[in-house]
Amino acid sequence: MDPTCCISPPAAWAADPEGDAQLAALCKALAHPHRVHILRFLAAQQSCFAGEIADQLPLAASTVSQHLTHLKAAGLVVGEVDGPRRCYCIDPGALAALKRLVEAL
Amino acid sequence: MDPTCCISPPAAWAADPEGDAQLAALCKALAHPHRVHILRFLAAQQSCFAGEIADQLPLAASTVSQHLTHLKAAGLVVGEVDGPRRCYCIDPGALAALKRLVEAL
DNA sequence: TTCGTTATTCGTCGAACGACGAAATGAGGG
DNA sequence: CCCTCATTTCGTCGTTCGACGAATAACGAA
Repeated sequence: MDPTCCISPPAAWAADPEGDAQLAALCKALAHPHRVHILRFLAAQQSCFAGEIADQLPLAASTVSQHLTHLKAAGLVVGEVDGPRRCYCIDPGALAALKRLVEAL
Repeated sequence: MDPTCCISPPAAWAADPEGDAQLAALCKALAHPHRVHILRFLAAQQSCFAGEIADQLPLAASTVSQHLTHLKAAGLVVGEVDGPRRCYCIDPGALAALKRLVEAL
């Protein structure tokens, strides 16, 4: 009996290593619950001092800073200096790119 | 000057550790370019013997098997035995859950 | 200038990842 | 029954992750 999943003919298929890497990089940035928490917190609160983010999580401030570094490296969040504080917010373009890539799966 | 991203008042916000973990687990499964490649290949070709997948990638068969194990653990892919081979395919429900969670960001 | 507040960077640790080859498993065919 | 093919499991190696505390900037106020 044919396995139910093995029905279709071999479709023409183009590999896209670049797109794979792009989506993988974005997903990697969200591959940790604390970073998902941070992103969703930033989505709810446009205001976003690093300290407020750290208060949301049972983590040392340095650890939160590292998570923010990952999210920044992926382009999902951007930070700007505001006096002695750093203010973080979501980069809507990167988030839209993520949504587009996931939707295209 | 106020940073452009720090405008809104503190909105009421409910943390969702469970949702965070769920999305993080799905993203972790896609946090590697080879696994994204595999998922997109499976999306194009419903038919999906492990050997065909391995042929797509410059990796040892054992390494591909491990990646498939990750994808299976996340629920994104299911496999069934077909004689001496294994036939893999996407779990549409898990993929839809991923899309829903990402869209909700 | 000096001090207090705020965040990041550095150094370290154990755990997990990603890769490989070798060995084990399992279903069919002679 | 044994043999072969397809795949997984095991053991190993080096790298990266996630966490912490301590040390280091950067800025505003006194």
